[in-house]
Amino acid sequence: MSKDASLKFHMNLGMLIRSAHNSMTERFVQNVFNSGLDISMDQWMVLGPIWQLESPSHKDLGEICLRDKPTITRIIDSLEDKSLVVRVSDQIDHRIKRVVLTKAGKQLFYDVLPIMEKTREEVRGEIPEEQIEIFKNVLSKIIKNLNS
Amino acid sequence: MSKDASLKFHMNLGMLIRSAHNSMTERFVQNVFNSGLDISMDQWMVLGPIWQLESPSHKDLGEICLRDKPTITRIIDSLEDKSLVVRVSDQIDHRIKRVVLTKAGKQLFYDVLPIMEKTREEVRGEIPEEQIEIFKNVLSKIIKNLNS
DNA sequence: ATATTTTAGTTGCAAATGCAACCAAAAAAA
DNA sequence: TTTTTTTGGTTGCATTTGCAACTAAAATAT
Repeated sequence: MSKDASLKFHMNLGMLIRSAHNSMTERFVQNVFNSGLDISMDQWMVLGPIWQLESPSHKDLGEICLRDKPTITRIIDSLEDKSLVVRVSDQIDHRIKRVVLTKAGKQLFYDVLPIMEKTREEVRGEIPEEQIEIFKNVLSKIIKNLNS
Repeated sequence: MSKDASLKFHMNLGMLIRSAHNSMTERFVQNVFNSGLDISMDQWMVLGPIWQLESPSHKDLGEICLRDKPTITRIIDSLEDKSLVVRVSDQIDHRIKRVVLTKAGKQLFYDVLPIMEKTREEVRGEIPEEQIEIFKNVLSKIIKNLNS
């Protein structure tokens, strides 16, 4: 057996993916910090969809953000602690909690948006658009491959 | 501001990357478990390079696996607990600890190899080779973009 | 109408991670 | 040669996860 034949692909892929992900969040957090704002990557990941969807349920958020229920609960907890969102029970289905941005939450969202934009540019660097497209495409396919 | 214009890319990218990574490790762990073997993704990530490099230092492993020092220390601890590797002080530079596979470690490596192979196939599915190449390429570029 | 199952969200706890402080050995400077 | 700095690795602690168990409400079955 040759010493690096089959070995390389899978190992590297996992390691590369983790490392890229880490670097991205790290950079985002740093950019946020440098702007004097205060929001974690996780919180931001949820804040966006809340803004987009107006008043999503935890479940909606979990599906969009691809995270499990406890994680969503806790992130919402932390956002609520900071008075960025409020939980509102659904009028008809009392199991469902809808999440709504407060004024401060909206403000923070608008403040962070350009930072996200900046981070996005830094992440992309010189990588051509069509490669990014393929990249995202492959990611989606991988996720699909593994959940069926 | 349109409700999904600039927003989508970055958010989704982070979420997709995390999700893909999670699915991959989950599948690997599951396949390993189904084969009656016992090794975590992290341990495997390190075991491979140890096998490849013969007797790498912690530092080597950290660089290859893109993980920090404490993490490597702990993974090696866990491998040592399972008697899969041993730490050997470098003869000349006594700061350096070299990691060497035991017989059991080698055996496990060979046992897990086909499982990794299988997982790799499942991850890739129908994705064409050249897209995978671009994918890995973009990952490397992103990491590079963010560490300079 | 009552009992059972499913769904939405929460909580608790054990394990993993990240950071900073730390130790020991080697290299560089004084 | 002695002191200072750097390097390789470890440890401790606070924070974050991931899982499984749990509660409450709605949907379904009896």
